[in-house]
Amino acid sequence: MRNMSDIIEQYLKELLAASDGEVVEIKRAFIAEKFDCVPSQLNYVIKTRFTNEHGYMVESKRGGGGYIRITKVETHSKSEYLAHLKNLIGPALSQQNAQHIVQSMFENDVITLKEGKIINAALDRESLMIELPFRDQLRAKILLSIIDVILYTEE
Amino acid sequence: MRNMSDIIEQYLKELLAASDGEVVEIKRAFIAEKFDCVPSQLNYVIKTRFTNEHGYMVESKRGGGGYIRITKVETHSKSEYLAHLKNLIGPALSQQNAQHIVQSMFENDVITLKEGKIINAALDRESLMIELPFRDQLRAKILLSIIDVILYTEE
DNA sequence: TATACTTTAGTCAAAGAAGGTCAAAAGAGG
DNA sequence: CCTCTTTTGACCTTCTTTGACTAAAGTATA
Repeated sequence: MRNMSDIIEQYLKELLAASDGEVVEIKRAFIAEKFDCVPSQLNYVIKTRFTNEHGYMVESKRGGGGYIRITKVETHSKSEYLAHLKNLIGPALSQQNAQHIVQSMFENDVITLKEGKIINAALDRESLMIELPFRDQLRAKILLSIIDVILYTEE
Repeated sequence: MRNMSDIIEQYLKELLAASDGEVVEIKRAFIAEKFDCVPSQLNYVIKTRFTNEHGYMVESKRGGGGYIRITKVETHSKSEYLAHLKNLIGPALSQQNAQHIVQSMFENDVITLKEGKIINAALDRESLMIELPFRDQLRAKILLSIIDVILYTEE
């Protein structure tokens, strides 16, 4: 294989395959040591090869006992639909349109009624007490990250 | 488990689970001895993992026969518990405290894992791209309306 | 009872231990 | 050459551990 990043990618994927639950937890410094590279190279590998879009979820903790945890998530069949919704949203989103989208997600069985209500509450102009046009931008941001969560959360 | 603080947290939670009334009373120095750490580490563990936001109450006494008593806050009824959380939130809310509250709601079966992730996404500082201190105020507002929704939504 | 001593627990800040970010330098391919 | 990807390292942020100092409560004593 050509370069260090590819080798590390391969290695991490092997670890994932070996682990039963499709989850692997590493010490950044330890892996860096093992492959004789700088620790931040791990961040590069993760950022370019283990993103949400690639079907992985990454969590980490700093400080004593810190770690990086990579989880493979099988993105369910709704992914095209949700990607489509993300496209619709763009940089700003009115409350009305937001409600339409939430309604659509509910009807398409991507969220439950309660989840829909929670999302609507988070996107309500009462909660988002800032001026237009920032409010609509903020609403878009929030809904986009919520959709990402839905995309990469197994039921 | 990774570090001393996590181990002690785990230990205390086991004690709590074992105790009938969800109350546990410890001798700080004794626990420190048991885990071979300095006594003040117990204070750190308590301050970071057994706060009100986490759903615990802590009392203590110094001097001879001193103790630290940790009580898991009784979630009498769902509505009382949620009212209690709303009290904790106040006019502004850090991301950390927000996560503690979401964690507590999950542990108290008020929300599901997915709902928790959705809420966290909505409250994340990445989504809430405005400056402090407004961001913390906004986060408080959003979580308050979400809690209201949970309060008034039948499962 | 007032005072001194002992036994606990609390506070706080410094040091230590991870991981994160970002941009410059280096390399690879077209 | 030009562009895109990879490598590197300086600097940053977060979380944990440690210990010196402080505060409070009980106990013995004048």
